[in-house]
Amino acid sequence: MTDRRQTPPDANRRSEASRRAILMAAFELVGEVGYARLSIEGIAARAGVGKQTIYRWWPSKGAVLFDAFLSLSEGQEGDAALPDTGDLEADLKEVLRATVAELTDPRFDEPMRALNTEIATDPELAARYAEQLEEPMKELKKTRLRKAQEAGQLPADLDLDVAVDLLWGAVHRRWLYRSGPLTSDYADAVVKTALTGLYAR
Amino acid sequence: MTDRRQTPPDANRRSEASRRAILMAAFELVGEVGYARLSIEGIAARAGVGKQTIYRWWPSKGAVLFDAFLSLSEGQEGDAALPDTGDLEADLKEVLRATVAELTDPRFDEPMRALNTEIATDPELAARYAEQLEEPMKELKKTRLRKAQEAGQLPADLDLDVAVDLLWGAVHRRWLYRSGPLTSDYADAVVKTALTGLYAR
Amino acid sequence: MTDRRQTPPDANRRSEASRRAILMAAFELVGEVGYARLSIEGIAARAGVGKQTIYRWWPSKGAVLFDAFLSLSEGQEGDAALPDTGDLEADLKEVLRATVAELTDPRFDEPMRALNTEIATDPELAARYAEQLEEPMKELKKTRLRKAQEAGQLPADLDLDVAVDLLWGAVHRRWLYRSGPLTSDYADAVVKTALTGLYAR
Amino acid sequence: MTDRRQTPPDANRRSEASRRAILMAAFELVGEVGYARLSIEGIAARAGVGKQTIYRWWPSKGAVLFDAFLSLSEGQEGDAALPDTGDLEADLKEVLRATVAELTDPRFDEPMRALNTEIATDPELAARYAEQLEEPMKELKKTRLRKAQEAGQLPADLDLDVAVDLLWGAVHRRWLYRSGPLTSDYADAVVKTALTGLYAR
DNA sequence: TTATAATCGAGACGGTACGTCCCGTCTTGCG
DNA sequence: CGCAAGACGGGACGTACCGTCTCGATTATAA
Repeated sequence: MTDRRQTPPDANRRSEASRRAILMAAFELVGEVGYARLSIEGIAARAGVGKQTIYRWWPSKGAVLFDAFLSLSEGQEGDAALPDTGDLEADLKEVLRATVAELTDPRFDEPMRALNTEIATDPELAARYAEQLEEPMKELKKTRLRKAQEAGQLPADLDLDVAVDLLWGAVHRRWLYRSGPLTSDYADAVVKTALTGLYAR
Repeated sequence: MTDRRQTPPDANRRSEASRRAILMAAFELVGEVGYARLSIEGIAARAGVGKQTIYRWWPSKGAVLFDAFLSLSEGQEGDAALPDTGDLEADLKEVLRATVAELTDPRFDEPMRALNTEIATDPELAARYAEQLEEPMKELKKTRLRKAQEAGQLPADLDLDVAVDLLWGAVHRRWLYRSGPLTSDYADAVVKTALTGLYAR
Repeated sequence: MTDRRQTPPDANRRSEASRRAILMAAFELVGEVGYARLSIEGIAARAGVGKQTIYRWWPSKGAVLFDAFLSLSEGQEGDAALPDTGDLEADLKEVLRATVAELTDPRFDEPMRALNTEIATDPELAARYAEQLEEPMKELKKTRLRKAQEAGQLPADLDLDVAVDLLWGAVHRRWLYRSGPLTSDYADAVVKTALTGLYAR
Repeated sequence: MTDRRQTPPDANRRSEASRRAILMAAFELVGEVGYARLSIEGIAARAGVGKQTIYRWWPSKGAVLFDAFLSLSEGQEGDAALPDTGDLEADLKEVLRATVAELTDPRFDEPMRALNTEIATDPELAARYAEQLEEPMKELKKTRLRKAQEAGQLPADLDLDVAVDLLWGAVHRRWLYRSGPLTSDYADAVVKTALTGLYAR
């Protein structure tokens, strides 16, 4: 049941050293010259690798960059969970502040934008992204919210996907379009407003 | 207002026919081949125009595409305002449904994604985008919310920017990352959840 | 006879089946795609053989092709001799006509051209060619001429190398450069003219 | 009646400087690294030219090399004629010695072999070669022989093409296959033998 | 009869060059 | 002077092969 297309490369013979050199080179370069100027040619040269070795294992420079991100987030997840002190608002503020900090980190800003660009464009890559990075994270978020639901802090019929979109969508939008200052205060305001709602009471 | 570098092109002599042909060609092509494969060379050929005529008036293919969008939304704004029936929830739902409809329209999806990724990458273009398209739209949204504030439906100290981010951020995120079905129902859920807040009451 | 570099391949263990498959594949391919597009990679694939098996036993694709030719002409020589009816002119015409026929045969034309250009370029190969194919043939030709010398038909001080060059050089040149029709009549004319000389008498 | 294929390059706009730089680079490089290692890439780099500029005007590296040869022999022909002192044998010896000298000149040997290789392989190039270089030369040779015919030195029914093949074919063959020393003496022997014929008299 | 060492197929690897596309600049000739 | 046309030097694309280098899996001596 191992349906492979055409003559598949033999993954057993794959050079782990080359793989790592390529991912590292890709990540470095995208930070240095930006995604638009990132080239397979450049990655290969920096990694000390033949171009064919990249083309053999990745379908596009976006896919390389994606794996570079994946390999960064590898190992550090495991049994990770969002903080749960019982105080939902405080916990969410902490998490969103962390998100803001990451998006603001100059070391990650450029590559992350590049990855976002690629994902917005390439549905196949988007699917991999969703499955391997986004969904696990989202599950953590929903788990925390579900706890709050069980504690009666959130209504039982709340659509958790909508809730997550509300919270992270706002932050992400401000980051991506630079439509305003992206600060801890902003994160706090988003959490507070989302929790209590726009309506006056 | 005269700080132009070198000898500026004389806008009076500019060929309106060429300008329009270029913008149309750009918009069509981005829909056909995607932003990545869109080229100045291709636009010039399709528009029956010399490459120099494009380089004379636009700094990048992103800028051309941007103007193509601008020229689409031209004339149709004017005194536009968001609906105001007094029922804030109903009005917001109508507007967000319209947003969803536009983002879902296959004729606009590809070009819009292209524009978005370009804006995420190019800060200068992002500034023009903010000024010429985003801000006017945002002002309309805030105006409607301010009306509700004055009517006492929303608290006086509500940060309207956060409110807008909450509502449109969620929708935009779902569109850009295809992270779930983008439907009228979703728009409704976003509006309702944002207005009443996540908290159980 | 032991000056081989490194650990010499053990010819006893050599796979005769692979050797033959390689030579056959090389000969076929050069006829199909021409010498310029002939590749070791292609020969290996056609022969169902690893590339290393070729590199182990041959130094270049020219050498492979050369051996392919050698293996063709094997066995058919032995005690061969040129015809000797006593009539020098008739005998030479017969031989040159045969040469013309061979050069004209479409099955041999492409490969033969390939071999010739390779020999013109690679002196080492040229030496092997001279020794293993050209010299034996030339010796047969000179033997026939020497008989004629002994019979008094040719002057004793005639340089037989020059004579052979005159006769076969003309034919070969017309073939290689396609500088005119290569026919039996041409062969006859060459023989007759060379024998009697250009001078009117 | 100017049937051109597809969109022909506009020869009026062609850069003469680039053309010359390319031909010079090609000629130099073929002498330095040999034809096999000659590359379009290398020619472009040496000439300080984009690869496309070569591909725009020439179909193959062989064609470039060919034009490089053409441009060498340009201007120097004009009203050229072979020497005619009345002494056919002396005149032919002089000409064949010159041929030998040229073929022996190390500055020309490699490039000339390369050109020969290419011509033997590519019929289209061979046609151009025949028309632009070989035929004019051959015509000069035949003209000289025709003079001798008119003077009664050569029989009226002598096939001049065969005569030329006999003389130059022998020399050319010895050069191309390095089948023996290529000297003035050899040239003399060829002329003498061809004129008087092999037959003893 | 077994180890043991070389050959074999396969194909990944670091490279070079291919021929193509497009970049952004420059030049030419028309209106 | 703007324009269409398009040649130019250059950079990168994705592909084809180069010659070298492991991998097991056969073989065919030599212990």
